[in-house]
Amino acid sequence: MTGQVLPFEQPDPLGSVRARRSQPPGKARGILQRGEHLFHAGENIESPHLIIAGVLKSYVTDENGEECIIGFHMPGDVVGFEPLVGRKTYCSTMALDTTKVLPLPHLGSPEPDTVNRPDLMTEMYREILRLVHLLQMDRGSTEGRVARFLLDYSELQAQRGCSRRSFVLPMARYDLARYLGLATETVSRVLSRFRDRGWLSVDNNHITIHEPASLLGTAGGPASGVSSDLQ
Amino acid sequence: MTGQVLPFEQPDPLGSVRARRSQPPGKARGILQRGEHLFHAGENIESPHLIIAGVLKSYVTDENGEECIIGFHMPGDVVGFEPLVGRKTYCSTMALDTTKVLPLPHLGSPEPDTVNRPDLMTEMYREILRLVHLLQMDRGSTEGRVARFLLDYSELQAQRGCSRRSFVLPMARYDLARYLGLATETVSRVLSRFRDRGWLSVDNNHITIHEPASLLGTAGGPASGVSSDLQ
DNA sequence: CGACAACTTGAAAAGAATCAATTTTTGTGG
DNA sequence: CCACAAAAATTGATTCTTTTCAAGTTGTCG
Repeated sequence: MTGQVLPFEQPDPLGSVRARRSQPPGKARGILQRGEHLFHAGENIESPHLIIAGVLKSYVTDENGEECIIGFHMPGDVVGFEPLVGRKTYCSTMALDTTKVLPLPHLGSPEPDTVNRPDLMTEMYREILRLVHLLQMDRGSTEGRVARFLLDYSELQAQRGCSRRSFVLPMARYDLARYLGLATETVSRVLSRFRDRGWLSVDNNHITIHEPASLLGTAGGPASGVSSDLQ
Repeated sequence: MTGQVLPFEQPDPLGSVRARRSQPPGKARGILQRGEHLFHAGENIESPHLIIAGVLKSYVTDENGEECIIGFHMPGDVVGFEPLVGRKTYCSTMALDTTKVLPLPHLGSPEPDTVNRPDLMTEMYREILRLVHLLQMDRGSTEGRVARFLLDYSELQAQRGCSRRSFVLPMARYDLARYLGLATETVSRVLSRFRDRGWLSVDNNHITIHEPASLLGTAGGPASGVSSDLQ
Protein backbone atom coordinates (compact mmCIF):
# COMPACT_ATOMS: atom_id res chain seq x y z
CA MET A 1 0.00 0.00 0.00
CA THR A 2 2.51 2.53 1.13
CA GLY A 3 5.23 0.87 -0.86
CA GLN A 4 6.77 3.06 -3.50
CA VAL A 5 5.95 0.98 -6.45
CA LEU A 6 3.74 2.83 -8.78
CA PRO A 7 4.76 6.09 -10.27
CA PHE A 8 1.87 8.41 -10.30
CA GLU A 9 -0.43 6.88 -7.71
CA GLN A 10 2.21 7.44 -5.10
CA PRO A 11 0.38 8.37 -1.95
CA ASP A 12 2.96 10.78 -0.80
CA PRO A 13 1.44 10.88 2.65
CA LEU A 14 2.92 14.14 3.73
CA GLY A 15 1.86 15.93 0.65
CA SER A 16 5.41 17.02 0.29
CA VAL A 17 6.06 17.84 -3.27
CA ARG A 18 8.77 15.54 -4.38
CA ALA A 19 9.19 17.76 -7.34
CA ARG A 20 12.93 17.75 -7.24
CA ARG A 21 13.07 14.27 -8.67
CA SER A 22 14.56 14.79 -12.04
CA GLN A 23 12.78 11.79 -13.54
CA PRO A 24 11.68 12.49 -17.08
CA PRO A 25 8.00 11.69 -16.76
CA GLY A 26 6.16 14.43 -14.99
CA LYS A 27 3.52 11.97 -13.90
CA ALA A 28 5.53 10.97 -10.87
CA ARG A 29 5.68 14.59 -9.85
CA GLY A 30 1.97 15.05 -10.25
CA ILE A 31 2.26 16.62 -13.66
CA LEU A 32 0.02 15.41 -16.44
CA GLN A 33 0.23 16.36 -20.07
CA ARG A 34 -2.83 16.98 -22.18
CA GLY A 35 -4.58 13.70 -22.89
CA GLU A 36 -2.94 11.81 -20.05
CA HIS A 37 -5.14 9.99 -17.58
CA LEU A 38 -4.97 10.56 -13.87
CA PHE A 39 -7.29 7.61 -13.27
CA HIS A 40 -8.80 4.93 -15.41
CA ALA A 41 -12.26 3.63 -14.59
CA GLY A 42 -12.15 0.54 -12.45
CA GLU A 43 -8.71 1.30 -11.11
CA ASN A 44 -7.70 1.04 -7.48
CA ILE A 45 -6.31 4.42 -6.68
CA GLU A 46 -4.11 5.33 -3.79
CA SER A 47 -5.50 8.62 -2.65
CA PRO A 48 -7.71 11.54 -3.55
CA HIS A 49 -5.98 14.26 -5.53
CA LEU A 50 -6.20 17.98 -5.18
CA ILE A 51 -5.91 19.85 -8.44
CA ILE A 52 -3.26 22.53 -8.26
CA ALA A 53 -3.31 23.79 -11.82
CA GLY A 54 -4.84 22.87 -15.15
CA VAL A 55 -8.12 21.19 -16.06
CA LEU A 56 -9.36 17.63 -16.19
CA LYS A 57 -12.50 15.89 -17.32
CA SER A 58 -14.14 12.89 -15.68
CA TYR A 59 -16.21 10.53 -17.74
CA VAL A 60 -17.75 7.13 -17.97
CA THR A 61 -18.06 5.30 -21.23
CA ASP A 62 -21.45 4.12 -22.42
CA GLU A 63 -22.28 0.99 -24.36
CA ASN A 64 -21.68 2.77 -27.67
CA GLY A 65 -18.21 3.77 -26.65
CA GLU A 66 -19.24 7.39 -26.27
CA GLU A 67 -18.05 9.38 -23.31
CA CYS A 68 -20.55 10.62 -20.77
CA ILE A 69 -18.65 13.49 -19.22
CA ILE A 70 -19.70 14.03 -15.64
CA GLY A 71 -17.46 16.88 -14.71
CA PHE A 72 -14.68 19.29 -15.48
CA HIS A 73 -12.28 19.81 -12.64
CA MET A 74 -10.35 22.95 -11.92
CA PRO A 75 -7.74 24.03 -9.39
CA GLY A 76 -9.09 23.61 -5.88
CA ASP A 77 -11.25 20.64 -6.80
CA VAL A 78 -10.63 17.22 -5.38
CA VAL A 79 -11.02 14.08 -7.48
CA GLY A 80 -10.87 10.43 -6.52
CA PHE A 81 -12.81 9.87 -3.31
CA GLU A 82 -12.77 6.11 -3.67
CA PRO A 83 -9.93 5.42 -1.24
CA LEU A 84 -12.10 6.93 1.47
CA VAL A 85 -14.68 4.23 1.03
CA GLY A 86 -12.55 1.36 -0.17
CA ARG A 87 -13.79 1.30 -3.74
CA LYS A 88 -12.42 1.33 -7.21
CA THR A 89 -12.96 4.39 -9.35
CA TYR A 90 -16.15 4.43 -11.36
CA CYS A 91 -14.87 6.95 -13.88
CA SER A 92 -11.84 7.91 -15.88
CA THR A 93 -10.17 11.26 -15.37
CA MET A 94 -8.09 12.87 -18.10
CA ALA A 95 -6.11 16.07 -18.31
CA LEU A 96 -7.42 18.52 -20.89
CA ASP A 97 -4.26 20.53 -20.62
CA THR A 98 -1.02 20.39 -18.72
CA THR A 99 -2.17 19.78 -15.19
CA LYS A 100 -0.66 19.53 -11.77
CA VAL A 101 -2.21 17.47 -9.01
CA LEU A 102 -1.33 16.75 -5.42
CA PRO A 103 -2.14 13.41 -3.78
CA LEU A 104 -3.91 13.96 -0.48
CA PRO A 105 -3.35 11.96 2.64
CA HIS A 106 -6.66 10.58 3.73
CA LEU A 107 -6.14 8.05 6.47
CA GLY A 108 -6.12 9.32 10.00
CA SER A 109 -3.02 11.42 9.91
CA PRO A 110 -1.90 12.27 13.41
CA GLU A 111 -0.61 15.64 12.38
CA PRO A 112 -3.04 17.07 9.93
CA ASP A 113 -1.38 19.28 7.43
CA THR A 114 -4.27 21.62 7.63
CA VAL A 115 -3.20 23.97 4.95
CA ASN A 116 -3.18 21.45 2.17
CA ARG A 117 -5.98 19.22 3.37
CA PRO A 118 -9.44 20.35 2.41
CA ASP A 119 -12.19 18.64 4.33
CA LEU A 120 -12.86 15.61 2.18
CA MET A 121 -16.41 15.16 3.35
CA THR A 122 -17.19 18.68 2.30
CA GLU A 123 -15.54 17.99 -1.03
CA MET A 124 -17.72 14.92 -1.51
CA TYR A 125 -20.76 16.99 -0.75
CA ARG A 126 -19.68 19.57 -3.31
CA GLU A 127 -19.42 16.76 -5.81
CA ILE A 128 -23.03 15.88 -5.09
CA LEU A 129 -24.10 19.47 -5.61
CA ARG A 130 -22.18 19.58 -8.86
CA LEU A 131 -23.91 16.47 -10.12
CA VAL A 132 -27.35 17.68 -9.14
CA HIS A 133 -26.67 20.93 -10.90
CA LEU A 134 -25.62 19.09 -14.03
CA LEU A 135 -28.70 16.91 -13.83
CA GLN A 136 -30.90 19.95 -13.59
CA MET A 137 -29.10 21.55 -16.49
CA ASP A 138 -29.73 18.42 -18.51
CA ARG A 139 -33.43 18.93 -18.14
CA GLY A 140 -33.49 22.39 -19.63
CA SER A 141 -33.62 23.45 -23.26
CA THR A 142 -30.61 23.12 -25.49
CA GLU A 143 -29.94 26.83 -25.54
CA GLY A 144 -30.51 26.97 -21.81
CA ARG A 145 -27.84 24.36 -21.22
CA VAL A 146 -25.21 26.12 -23.26
CA ALA A 147 -26.10 29.49 -21.77
CA ARG A 148 -25.99 28.08 -18.26
CA PHE A 149 -22.65 26.46 -18.91
CA LEU A 150 -21.13 29.67 -20.20
CA LEU A 151 -22.45 31.66 -17.27
CA ASP A 152 -21.20 29.11 -14.77
CA TYR A 153 -17.81 29.07 -16.39
CA SER A 154 -17.77 32.84 -16.51
CA GLU A 155 -18.51 32.92 -12.81
CA LEU A 156 -15.73 30.47 -12.06
CA GLN A 157 -13.31 32.61 -13.98
CA ALA A 158 -14.38 35.64 -12.02
CA GLN A 159 -13.82 33.78 -8.77
CA ARG A 160 -10.33 33.01 -9.91
CA GLY A 161 -9.68 36.64 -10.51
CA CYS A 162 -9.95 36.41 -14.28
CA SER A 163 -12.28 38.21 -16.57
CA ARG A 164 -15.91 37.31 -16.34
CA ARG A 165 -16.53 38.59 -19.84
CA SER A 166 -13.73 37.08 -21.84
CA PHE A 167 -12.16 33.66 -21.43
CA VAL A 168 -10.86 30.61 -23.21
CA LEU A 169 -12.72 27.35 -22.90
CA PRO A 170 -10.25 24.60 -22.10
CA MET A 171 -12.36 21.85 -23.62
CA ALA A 172 -13.20 20.89 -27.16
CA ARG A 173 -16.71 21.10 -28.60
CA TYR A 174 -16.92 17.35 -28.35
CA ASP A 175 -16.28 17.51 -24.62
CA LEU A 176 -18.79 20.27 -24.19
CA ALA A 177 -21.35 18.27 -26.11
CA ARG A 178 -20.67 15.16 -24.06
CA TYR A 179 -21.02 17.17 -20.90
CA LEU A 180 -24.27 18.81 -21.90
CA GLY A 181 -25.81 15.75 -23.48
CA LEU A 182 -25.94 17.23 -26.98
CA ALA A 183 -24.46 16.54 -30.39
CA THR A 184 -21.32 18.48 -31.19
CA GLU A 185 -23.08 20.02 -34.17
CA THR A 186 -25.80 21.27 -31.87
CA VAL A 187 -23.31 22.94 -29.55
CA SER A 188 -21.71 24.59 -32.53
CA ARG A 189 -25.05 25.77 -33.85
CA VAL A 190 -26.16 27.21 -30.52
CA LEU A 191 -22.91 29.14 -30.16
CA SER A 192 -23.38 30.48 -33.67
CA ARG A 193 -26.93 31.47 -32.85
CA PHE A 194 -25.79 33.31 -29.73
CA ARG A 195 -23.13 35.01 -31.81
CA ASP A 196 -25.64 36.01 -34.50
CA ARG A 197 -27.83 37.56 -31.83
CA GLY A 198 -24.88 39.58 -30.64
CA TRP A 199 -24.84 37.95 -27.23
CA LEU A 200 -21.23 36.89 -27.50
CA SER A 201 -18.25 36.50 -29.77
CA VAL A 202 -16.69 33.19 -30.58
CA ASP A 203 -13.13 32.91 -31.78
CA ASN A 204 -12.48 29.23 -31.70
CA ASN A 205 -12.34 28.53 -27.97
CA HIS A 206 -12.13 32.13 -26.96
CA ILE A 207 -15.50 33.42 -25.80
CA THR A 208 -16.40 37.00 -25.12
CA ILE A 209 -19.75 37.63 -23.54
CA HIS A 210 -21.52 40.80 -24.62
CA GLU A 211 -24.98 40.32 -23.17
CA PRO A 212 -24.89 38.26 -20.01
CA ALA A 213 -28.46 39.30 -19.29
CA SER A 214 -29.72 37.64 -22.44
CA LEU A 215 -27.82 34.48 -21.64
CA LEU A 216 -29.22 34.60 -18.16
CA GLY A 217 -32.73 34.80 -19.50
CA THR A 218 -32.12 31.83 -21.76
CA ALA A 219 -30.51 29.87 -18.97
CA GLY A 220 -33.66 30.27 -16.90
CA GLY A 221 -32.63 32.80 -14.35
CA PRO A 222 -29.67 33.08 -12.01
CA ALA A 223 -27.89 30.00 -10.84
CA SER A 224 -30.23 27.98 -8.66
CA GLY A 225 -29.71 27.43 -5.00
CA VAL A 226 -27.88 24.28 -5.92
CA SER A 227 -25.36 25.88 -8.15
CA SER A 228 -24.87 28.93 -6.01
CA ASP A 229 -23.85 26.58 -3.26
CA LEU A 230 -21.12 25.31 -5.46
CA GLN A 231 -18.65 27.74 -4.09
CA MET B 1 -31.13 3.65 20.17
CA THR B 2 -29.90 6.96 21.07
CA GLY B 3 -33.56 7.61 21.43
CA GLN B 4 -32.77 10.63 23.48
CA VAL B 5 -32.37 12.89 20.58
CA LEU B 6 -35.16 14.19 18.88
CA PRO B 7 -37.22 13.97 16.13
CA PHE B 8 -36.37 16.49 13.62
CA GLU B 9 -39.27 18.80 14.30
CA GLN B 10 -38.58 19.15 17.95
CA PRO B 11 -35.48 21.30 18.01
CA ASP B 12 -36.20 24.21 15.88
CA PRO B 13 -33.38 26.26 17.29
CA LEU B 14 -34.14 29.16 15.05
CA GLY B 15 -37.81 29.11 15.56
CA SER B 16 -38.33 28.80 11.85
CA VAL B 17 -40.52 25.79 11.82
CA ARG B 18 -42.56 26.60 14.84
CA ALA B 19 -45.66 27.01 12.78
CA ARG B 20 -46.83 23.44 12.58
CA ARG B 21 -46.74 22.75 16.24
CA SER B 22 -49.54 20.39 16.97
CA GLN B 23 -49.20 18.44 13.80
CA PRO B 24 -49.59 14.79 13.13
CA PRO B 25 -48.25 12.94 16.10
CA GLY B 26 -46.62 10.47 13.75
CA LYS B 27 -44.12 12.94 12.46
CA ALA B 28 -42.49 13.32 15.83
CA ARG B 29 -42.01 9.59 15.89
CA GLY B 30 -40.44 9.55 12.46
CA ILE B 31 -43.58 8.56 10.64
CA LEU B 32 -44.57 10.43 7.52
CA GLN B 33 -47.78 10.13 5.62
CA ARG B 34 -47.96 10.15 1.86
CA GLY B 35 -47.27 13.65 0.57
CA GLU B 36 -45.62 14.87 3.75
CA HIS B 37 -42.19 16.41 3.51
CA LEU B 38 -39.25 15.19 5.50
CA PHE B 39 -37.21 18.19 4.37
CA HIS B 40 -37.92 21.34 2.47
CA ALA B 41 -35.25 22.78 0.21
CA GLY B 42 -33.22 25.44 2.00
CA GLU B 43 -34.05 24.12 5.42
CA ASN B 44 -31.56 23.67 8.20
CA ILE B 45 -31.95 20.07 9.20
CA GLU B 46 -30.80 18.47 12.40
CA SER B 47 -29.39 15.20 11.27
CA PRO B 48 -29.24 12.70 8.43
CA HIS B 49 -32.09 10.21 8.38
CA LEU B 50 -32.05 6.53 7.74
CA ILE B 51 -35.10 5.25 5.96
CA ILE B 52 -36.65 2.35 7.81
CA ALA B 53 -39.72 1.74 5.70
CA GLY B 54 -41.58 3.35 2.84
CA VAL B 55 -40.41 5.45 -0.09
CA LEU B 56 -39.51 9.09 -0.60
CA LYS B 57 -38.57 11.27 -3.50
CA SER B 58 -36.03 14.07 -3.50
CA TYR B 59 -36.40 16.94 -5.90
CA VAL B 60 -35.42 20.46 -6.73
CA THR B 61 -37.80 22.85 -8.38
CA ASP B 62 -36.85 24.54 -11.63
CA GLU B 63 -37.70 28.01 -12.82
CA ASN B 64 -40.97 26.78 -14.34
CA GLY B 65 -42.09 25.30 -11.08
CA GLU B 66 -41.54 21.79 -12.37
CA GLU B 67 -39.92 19.21 -10.16
CA CYS B 68 -36.57 17.79 -11.14
CA ILE B 69 -36.57 14.53 -9.24
CA ILE B 70 -33.08 13.48 -8.35
CA GLY B 71 -33.79 10.31 -6.46
CA PHE B 72 -36.18 7.83 -4.97
CA HIS B 73 -35.17 6.60 -1.56
CA MET B 74 -35.91 3.22 -0.10
CA PRO B 75 -35.31 1.48 3.22
CA GLY B 76 -31.62 1.40 4.00
CA ASP B 77 -30.94 4.66 2.21
CA VAL B 78 -29.74 7.72 4.07
CA VAL B 79 -30.98 11.19 3.18
CA GLY B 80 -29.92 14.58 4.43
CA PHE B 81 -26.13 14.77 4.58
CA GLU B 82 -26.09 18.52 5.07
CA PRO B 83 -25.54 18.51 8.83
CA LEU B 84 -22.23 16.77 8.18
CA VAL B 85 -20.97 19.73 6.25
CA GLY B 86 -22.86 22.54 7.91
CA ARG B 87 -25.15 23.33 5.02
CA LYS B 88 -28.79 23.78 4.33
CA THR B 89 -30.57 21.19 2.25
CA TYR B 90 -30.52 21.80 -1.47
CA CYS B 91 -33.54 19.65 -2.16
CA SER B 92 -36.95 18.78 -0.85
CA THR B 93 -37.76 15.25 0.24
CA MET B 94 -41.31 13.96 0.28
CA ALA B 95 -42.86 10.68 1.29
CA LEU B 96 -44.56 8.85 -1.58
CA ASP B 97 -46.21 6.54 0.87
CA THR B 98 -46.38 6.05 4.60
CA THR B 99 -42.76 6.15 5.59
CA LYS B 100 -40.69 5.65 8.68
CA VAL B 101 -37.37 7.33 9.19
CA LEU B 102 -34.73 7.35 11.90
CA PRO B 103 -32.62 10.41 12.65
CA LEU B 104 -28.96 9.45 12.82
CA PRO B 105 -26.46 10.86 15.25
CA HIS B 106 -23.64 12.33 13.27
CA LEU B 107 -21.39 14.36 15.49
CA GLY B 108 -18.41 12.62 16.99
CA SER B 109 -20.15 10.12 19.17
CA PRO B 110 -17.69 8.61 21.60
CA GLU B 111 -19.48 5.29 21.62
CA PRO B 112 -20.50 4.59 18.10
CA ASP B 113 -23.68 2.63 17.96
CA THR B 114 -22.30 0.63 15.14
CA VAL B 115 -25.32 -1.42 14.36
CA ASN B 116 -27.61 1.38 13.39
CA ARG B 117 -25.02 3.78 12.07
CA PRO B 118 -24.13 3.22 8.50
CA ASP B 119 -20.86 4.81 7.50
CA LEU B 120 -22.03 8.20 6.38
CA MET B 121 -19.11 8.78 4.09
CA THR B 122 -19.92 5.57 2.28
CA GLU B 123 -23.51 6.69 2.07
CA MET B 124 -22.47 9.97 0.52
CA TYR B 125 -20.38 8.10 -1.98
CA ARG B 126 -23.35 5.91 -2.86
CA GLU B 127 -25.31 9.07 -3.47
CA ILE B 128 -22.68 10.16 -5.94
CA LEU B 129 -22.87 6.82 -7.73
CA ARG B 130 -26.62 7.11 -7.84
CA LEU B 131 -26.44 10.53 -9.42
CA VAL B 132 -23.87 9.49 -12.00
CA HIS B 133 -26.02 6.54 -12.90
CA LEU B 134 -29.01 8.80 -13.34
CA LEU B 135 -26.99 11.19 -15.43
CA GLN B 136 -25.86 8.37 -17.66
CA MET B 137 -29.42 7.14 -17.96
CA ASP B 138 -30.45 10.63 -19.01
CA ARG B 139 -28.18 10.41 -22.00
CA GLY B 140 -29.74 7.27 -23.41
CA SER B 141 -32.81 6.86 -25.57
CA THR B 142 -36.27 7.29 -24.17
CA GLU B 143 -37.01 3.60 -24.29
CA GLY B 144 -33.61 2.88 -22.81
CA ARG B 145 -34.31 5.08 -19.84
CA VAL B 146 -37.62 3.48 -19.03
CA ALA B 147 -36.23 -0.01 -19.56
CA ARG B 148 -33.23 0.74 -17.38
CA PHE B 149 -35.42 2.14 -14.65
CA LEU B 150 -37.65 -0.92 -14.63
CA LEU B 151 -34.68 -3.27 -14.53
CA ASP B 152 -33.03 -1.31 -11.73
CA TYR B 153 -36.22 -1.30 -9.75
CA SER B 154 -36.72 -4.98 -10.43
CA GLU B 155 -33.24 -5.65 -9.12
CA LEU B 156 -33.88 -3.62 -5.99
CA GLN B 157 -37.03 -5.60 -5.35
CA ALA B 158 -35.10 -8.82 -5.71
CA GLN B 159 -32.52 -7.64 -3.23
CA ARG B 160 -35.28 -7.00 -0.76
CA GLY B 161 -36.54 -10.50 -1.15
CA CYS B 162 -39.47 -9.58 -3.33
CA SER B 163 -40.32 -10.73 -6.80
CA ARG B 164 -38.05 -9.54 -9.53
CA ARG B 165 -40.76 -10.14 -12.12
CA SER B 166 -43.79 -8.57 -10.56
CA PHE B 167 -43.95 -5.43 -8.48
CA VAL B 168 -45.84 -2.24 -7.79
CA LEU B 169 -44.24 1.06 -8.61
CA PRO B 170 -44.64 3.41 -5.66
CA MET B 171 -44.48 6.56 -7.75
CA ALA B 172 -46.88 8.20 -10.16
CA ARG B 173 -46.17 8.56 -13.87
CA TYR B 174 -45.48 12.20 -13.26
CA ASP B 175 -42.75 11.33 -10.81
CA LEU B 176 -41.29 8.78 -13.16
CA ALA B 177 -41.29 11.33 -15.95
CA ARG B 178 -39.66 13.94 -13.75
CA TYR B 179 -37.04 11.44 -12.74
CA LEU B 180 -36.25 10.30 -16.25
CA GLY B 181 -36.42 13.72 -17.84
CA LEU B 182 -39.42 12.90 -20.05
CA ALA B 183 -42.97 14.08 -20.50
CA THR B 184 -45.54 12.01 -18.64
CA GLU B 185 -47.19 11.22 -21.93
CA THR B 186 -43.95 9.81 -23.21
CA VAL B 187 -43.56 7.52 -20.20
CA SER B 188 -47.08 6.33 -20.73
CA ARG B 189 -46.44 5.70 -24.39
CA VAL B 190 -43.24 3.79 -23.82
CA LEU B 191 -44.90 1.55 -21.28
CA SER B 192 -47.71 0.90 -23.74
CA ARG B 193 -45.18 0.10 -26.43
CA PHE B 194 -43.40 -2.37 -24.16
CA ARG B 195 -46.75 -3.90 -23.33
CA ASP B 196 -47.71 -4.18 -26.99
CA ARG B 197 -44.46 -6.00 -27.70
CA GLY B 198 -45.27 -8.44 -24.95
CA TRP B 199 -42.30 -7.46 -22.85
CA LEU B 200 -44.38 -6.70 -19.79
CA SER B 201 -47.86 -6.18 -18.43
CA VAL B 202 -49.05 -2.94 -16.98
CA ASP B 203 -51.95 -2.77 -14.59
CA ASN B 204 -51.90 0.74 -13.36
CA ASN B 205 -48.80 0.79 -11.18
CA HIS B 206 -48.43 -2.96 -11.09
CA ILE B 207 -45.75 -4.11 -13.52
CA THR B 208 -45.05 -7.67 -14.52
CA ILE B 209 -41.98 -8.25 -16.60
CA HIS B 210 -42.22 -11.01 -19.19
CA GLU B 211 -39.09 -10.47 -21.22
CA PRO B 212 -36.30 -9.00 -19.15
CA ALA B 213 -33.84 -9.83 -21.93
CA SER B 214 -35.62 -7.53 -24.35
CA LEU B 215 -35.68 -4.75 -21.79
CA LEU B 216 -32.00 -5.35 -21.15
CA GLY B 217 -31.26 -4.99 -24.82
CA THR B 218 -33.18 -1.75 -24.99
CA ALA B 219 -31.53 -0.47 -21.84
CA GLY B 220 -28.15 -0.91 -23.47
CA GLY B 221 -26.81 -3.93 -21.69
CA PRO B 222 -26.49 -4.88 -18.06
CA ALA B 223 -26.19 -2.22 -15.43
CA SER B 224 -22.92 -0.40 -15.88
CA GLY B 225 -20.10 -0.54 -13.41
CA VAL B 226 -21.56 2.55 -11.87
CA SER B 227 -24.95 1.16 -11.19
CA SER B 228 -23.73 -2.26 -10.16
CA ASP B 229 -21.77 -0.51 -7.47
CA LEU B 230 -24.98 0.87 -6.15
CA GLN B 231 -25.45 -1.99 -3.80
C1' DC C 1 -72.76 7.81 -7.74
C1' DG C 2 -70.24 11.69 -8.97
C1' DA C 3 -66.35 14.72 -9.28
C1' DC C 4 -61.62 15.10 -9.69
C1' DA C 5 -57.23 13.40 -10.58
C1' DA C 6 -54.34 10.26 -13.03
C1' DC C 7 -53.47 7.97 -17.00
C1' DT C 8 -53.74 6.84 -21.93
C1' DT C 9 -54.06 7.83 -26.71
C1' DG C 10 -53.98 10.60 -31.06
C1' DA C 11 -52.50 14.29 -34.25
C1' DA C 12 -49.62 18.03 -35.08
C1' DA C 13 -45.60 20.75 -34.26
C1' DA C 14 -41.10 21.64 -32.66
C1' DG C 15 -36.61 20.41 -31.80
C1' DA C 16 -32.39 17.94 -32.11
C1' DA C 17 -29.81 14.17 -34.30
C1' DT C 18 -27.96 12.50 -38.29
C1' DC C 19 -25.90 12.61 -42.69
C1' DA C 20 -23.05 15.13 -45.72
C1' DA C 21 -20.10 18.66 -47.23
C1' DT C 22 -17.05 22.62 -46.38
C1' DT C 23 -14.06 25.47 -43.88
C1' DT C 24 -10.81 26.31 -40.30
C1' DT C 25 -7.29 25.01 -37.17
C1' DT C 26 -3.51 22.24 -35.68
C1' DG C 27 0.42 19.51 -36.06
C1' DT C 28 4.34 17.69 -38.72
C1' DG C 29 8.12 17.39 -41.74
C1' DG C 30 10.67 19.30 -45.26
C1' DC D 1 8.70 29.31 -42.46
C1' DC D 2 5.84 27.04 -45.53
C1' DA D 3 3.15 23.18 -47.25
C1' DC D 4 0.55 19.53 -46.46
C1' DA D 5 -2.18 16.16 -43.92
C1' DA D 6 -5.17 15.30 -40.22
C1' DA D 7 -8.32 16.79 -36.83
C1' DA D 8 -11.79 19.92 -35.28
C1' DA D 9 -15.41 22.96 -36.11
C1' DT D 10 -19.08 24.97 -38.78
C1' DT D 11 -22.97 24.90 -41.79
C1' DG D 12 -26.83 22.95 -44.53
C1' DA D 13 -30.60 19.61 -45.60
C1' DT D 14 -33.16 15.93 -44.07
C1' DT D 15 -35.05 12.61 -40.92
C1' DC D 16 -36.49 11.06 -36.67
C1' DT D 17 -38.05 11.56 -31.99
C1' DT D 18 -40.28 13.69 -28.49
C1' DT D 19 -43.05 17.36 -26.88
C1' DT D 20 -47.17 19.77 -26.99
C1' DC D 21 -51.93 20.28 -27.42
C1' DA D 22 -56.26 18.04 -27.24
C1' DA D 23 -59.50 14.56 -26.24
C1' DG D 24 -60.89 10.57 -24.06
C1' DT D 25 -60.65 6.87 -20.48
C1' DT D 26 -59.95 4.88 -16.15
C1' DG D 27 -59.47 5.00 -11.33
C1' DT D 28 -60.09 6.97 -6.63
C1' DC D 29 -62.33 8.66 -2.85
C1' DG D 30 -65.65 11.34 -0.67
